[in-house]
Amino acid sequence: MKTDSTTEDKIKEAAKQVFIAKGFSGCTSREIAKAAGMNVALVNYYFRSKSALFKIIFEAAMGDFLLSMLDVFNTSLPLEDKLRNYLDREYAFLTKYPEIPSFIINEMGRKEGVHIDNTAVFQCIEHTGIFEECLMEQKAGRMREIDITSITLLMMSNCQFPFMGAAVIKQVHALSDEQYEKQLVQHKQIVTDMLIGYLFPESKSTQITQK
Amino acid sequence: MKTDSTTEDKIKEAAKQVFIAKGFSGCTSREIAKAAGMNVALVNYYFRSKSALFKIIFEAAMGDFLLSMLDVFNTSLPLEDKLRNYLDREYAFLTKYPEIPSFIINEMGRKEGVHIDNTAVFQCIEHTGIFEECLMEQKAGRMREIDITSITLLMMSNCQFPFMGAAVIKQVHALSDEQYEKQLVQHKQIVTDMLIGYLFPESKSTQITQK
DNA sequence: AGCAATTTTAAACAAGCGTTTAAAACAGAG
DNA sequence: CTCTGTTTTAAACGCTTGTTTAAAATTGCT
Repeated sequence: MKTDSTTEDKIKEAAKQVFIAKGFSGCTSREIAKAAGMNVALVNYYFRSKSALFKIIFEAAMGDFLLSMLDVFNTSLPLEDKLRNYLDREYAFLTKYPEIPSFIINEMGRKEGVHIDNTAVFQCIEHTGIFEECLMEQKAGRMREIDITSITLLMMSNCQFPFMGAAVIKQVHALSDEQYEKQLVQHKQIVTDMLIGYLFPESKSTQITQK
Repeated sequence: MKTDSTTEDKIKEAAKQVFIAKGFSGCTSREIAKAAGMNVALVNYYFRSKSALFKIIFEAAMGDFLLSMLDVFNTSLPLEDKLRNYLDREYAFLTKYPEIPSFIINEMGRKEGVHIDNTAVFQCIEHTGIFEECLMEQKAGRMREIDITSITLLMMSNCQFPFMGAAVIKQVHALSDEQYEKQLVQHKQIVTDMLIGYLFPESKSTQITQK
């Protein structure tokens, strides 16, 4: 740990850790302060309130979460390769920060949650032109003609659920943390094969994807 | 609403609604009491504490959640039909109770959550022999040879995520509640085609699944 | 009716919450 | 060192939390 970071950064780092692990209503201001090694009042000195701090942490997590997505979509690779890269990057990101999808989805789902305007964030995705690219590939007969929303659902489901539902799966199949980690590595390959095979039925590389 | 239900049942029903919508730490005892139309003390008169009540609600939700799964697996249909039935039943269940997977997964994931022993519940799944059946089909060459855990992951990911992540998807694609509901109907079909096609590559009915 | 047990309520409890206050510790400039 | 503004702290604020108490209302029984 770097100890030369500013007080403000130390609070943000502690808040990130605690908020993501426990959610907004699952933790207290004092808990965050203690994790940062300081007084409660200092947290409110730098950030006005628990809600204000949460908003900052949430938006940062959202940003991190979409970053890898964006710079894959902004490359000029063929769509099928973009999809492979996306799956690669997403699994790498989620292996590093496995709690983020749960965090985002929960806090977005809560009716009385801290309200945050995400429209700008999501417009970034649309702005990459990835959706239009799919439509073009579909019209050209190279991609299966299914709804764009369903494509998003397929991608997100098969990337994020294995991390969100880790606790359940580990219990169902009596797996240790290390075993599940290995499982995820091979599951990424399965998901890639399945999705590529389904979305690009004619693709020559459907069956022979290797690690 | 039936008004002739007992006080105990009224509390349980209110608690179910509130706990599932907001989570354990996202709501208060008084909130549950008010939802049931009564005093706080009465909640603790019937159930000893908030935690004890939560435990009951959680285990009931867990039971409901696994019920449809179990009696599909306990039929004597061919595996591929079981899988189709499972997807059908699971989407029907989740359409009715869309918040349950988030609820279960969150509360299981929280480190400091109310501790509950689920081993018995999960042994029920194993006891149906569904896993052995998969292994037999794989040995017979009728099913793709992938890990049982990955099969579970594929099924759960593609069933549960579309409901858990509804808020995110709706925002990304700017969909109304009704639009997303329709989306889910057609997504179920896509998921069925994709999973059957992937898991049973030789199946004659891969491409012609109808509603 | 009257009595005992059960059910419901209002009120209070200590503990913890988010937030604020006012004073202490610290820093840099003169 | 002194004076300034900034950073940090301890303590307190009012409020809500989960839980308990003790009295009131209700029920069932004889």
